[in-house]
Amino acid sequence: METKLTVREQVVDHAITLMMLRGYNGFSYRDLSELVGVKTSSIHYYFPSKDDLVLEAVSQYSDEVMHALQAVDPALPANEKLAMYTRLFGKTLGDGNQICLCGMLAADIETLPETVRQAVQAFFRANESWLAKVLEQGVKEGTLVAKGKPESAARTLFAALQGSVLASRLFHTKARLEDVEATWKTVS
Amino acid sequence: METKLTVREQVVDHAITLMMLRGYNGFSYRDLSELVGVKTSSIHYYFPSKDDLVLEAVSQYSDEVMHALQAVDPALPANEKLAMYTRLFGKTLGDGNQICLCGMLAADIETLPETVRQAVQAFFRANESWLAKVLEQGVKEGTLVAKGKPESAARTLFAALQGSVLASRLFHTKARLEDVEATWKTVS
DNA sequence: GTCTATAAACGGATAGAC
DNA sequence: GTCTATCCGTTTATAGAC
Repeated sequence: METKLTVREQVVDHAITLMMLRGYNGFSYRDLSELVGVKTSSIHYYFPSKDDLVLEAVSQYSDEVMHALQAVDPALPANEKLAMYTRLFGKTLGDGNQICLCGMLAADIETLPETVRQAVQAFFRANESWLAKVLEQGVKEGTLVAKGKPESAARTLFAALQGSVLASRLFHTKARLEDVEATWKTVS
Repeated sequence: METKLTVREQVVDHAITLMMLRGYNGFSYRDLSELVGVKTSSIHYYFPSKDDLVLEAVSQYSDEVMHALQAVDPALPANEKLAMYTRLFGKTLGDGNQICLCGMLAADIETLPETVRQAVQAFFRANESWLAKVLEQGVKEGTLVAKGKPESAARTLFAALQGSVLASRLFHTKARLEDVEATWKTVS
């Protein structure tokens, strides 16, 4: 049942993983050219400018993450939802030292066009909103702790997760991600 | 009493601010050349390779931050120490949309030599250690809340601050940094 | 759609004169 | 120390043949 990927799809996939590793200014059309096996001019056929490519990459990455979040069973207790989310966040670390694409692009944001900023902002808001609901549920259940408004706590939690993948990769350990998860769980 | 900066000092200063804005792969010797007013070959005289320059930049930046932390009055209550630390973290945001140099380099780490990784790790550890002591003091005083071991909580707090400056710059607001501070304070 | 060829600017880096 | 001059690979991007 495996479908052959088009050149266009391969380009976007590799662009995503390269950016998650080295950032926007750390990869080139030549890198993609070698990975996909076509000339750089062929990539320009699909994505005239690098900005076009990055925008498509963010769009596809966001869709993938949103789909994964929708697939989480709503009936689960909130602490288990958070555990799944944390695992999702850390999965790409083990795959190849990659961090969240939108966390990376947030670091590169001052070298990117406004359109990308808005796309990355949308990703942040969607994740924070999902986390806010989980926190709200967790407080009611007594499985999670969250001070103040759920939205505010969710922004802090999301920031902590983004910062933790950065540190986890820096130190070659996933322990820092687990520290974050433990901070929001009721049992110590 | 103002001292004239040497070319070498100007180079390092501008390298720091440029990297805090655009990252390691987002600035060039040419940028520095135009800012300082000397040719790129003159910069190579002081720093033969870009790696040499970034290493010196991290070293100087770390010294500055460590000095600022040592200047914090030990007699202050822990929540006020945290407030000062958060302000320090956010100061460069207002100055010119800059984030912590070592947070930025953590994002770029896969494109940098091992020496830089170790320097950035040292910066992380020093800050986390300082925050751990503040949290420990805060818990004793009742001014801060921290679950589990202070070291573990400090890592989460530091990650949350790093993630928050990223988000604050992305959204052009400092509110997200304040969310973090509020999460660790006892009063809601 | 993919290729060859090429443009034009940029990248880090070095040699040698002053 | 700083400059001019230069090297040489890289990068984004386009024109035009197939």
